Amino acid sequence: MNETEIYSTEALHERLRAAGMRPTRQREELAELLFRDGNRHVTAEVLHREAAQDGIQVSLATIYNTLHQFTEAGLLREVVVDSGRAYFDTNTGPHHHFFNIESQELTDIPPDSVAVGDLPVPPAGTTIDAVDIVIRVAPQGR
Amino acid sequence: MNETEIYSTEALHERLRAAGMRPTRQREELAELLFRDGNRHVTAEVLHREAAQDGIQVSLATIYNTLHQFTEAGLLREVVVDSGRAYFDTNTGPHHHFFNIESQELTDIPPDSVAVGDLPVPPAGTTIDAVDIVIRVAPQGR
DNA sequence: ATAGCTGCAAATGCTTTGCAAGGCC
DNA sequence: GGCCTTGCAAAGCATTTGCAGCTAT
Repeated sequence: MNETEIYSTEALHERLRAAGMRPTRQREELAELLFRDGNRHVTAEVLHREAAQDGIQVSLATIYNTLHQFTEAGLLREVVVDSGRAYFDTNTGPHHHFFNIESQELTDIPPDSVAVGDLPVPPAGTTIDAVDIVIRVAPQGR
Repeated sequence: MNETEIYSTEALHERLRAAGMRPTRQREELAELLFRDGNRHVTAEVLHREAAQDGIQVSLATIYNTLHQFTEAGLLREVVVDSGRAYFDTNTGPHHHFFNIESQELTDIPPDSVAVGDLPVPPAGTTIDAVDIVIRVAPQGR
């Protein structure tokens, strides 16, 4: 299965059904927007505005519902970099992020360019669920 | 300078002044609360409730102001682990965190128990400001 | 005295929810 | 037709702000 297949309209259709979601107009149009251009990082706000520009009519409430449903379905991953705003990443594979603290822009770190050695032993009674690395960057010269 | 000195009442007094802050009753009482018991991780809510229990009268607005001012003064560090709530850490040295996704509890990872190898090259025109590692843990067996 | 703080309440920003109307199977 | 979805508006949180009154220097 290659990238194109994974994100093709039909494949998305299938993934929505598999997740028990009805392939509605809003969900399909948003999926198209999210996945057609490769890896993306969006906030609800941004996706809403972008949809509007593309002539897609969706309410902000539906954007939020959809982002969360896609996340549960494994189509998206939520990235926590800002206390106050939720970011969603179309790249669901294991990887980490750069976050530009001035432009608030989130980008992927090329896999394997950060090596985490041994992981620490988690607190008693717990197991590791995820390892998130965020490298905060700032424009040069301040 | 040892731990006790760093966090002694007098030393805090000095650090407040050095940061251009007046040593007011609220600030000194909150500093005491924050630093007397070693490393702590608090949210504004929690600190407010705790202050109330200790008979310290402070408004939530002042808690927020104080947390941010202490952060700017280098007495605290903000830790982003949750989009929706800000955590503050009294340990300002370089280290990383465990975050229990069920209890929402934040704890330090012993320094040196996570080794990050080479850091990736940041995006063009930017420099690395901070590297944050959050290991999300869950209670065993789910 | 005066510049800086504090507290309240109102405002803000992001996100969620309740519920009526509409769409998919 | 029945159940799931959507959209709107209202509600909900965490956080910030405006401003009058108080306080440290």
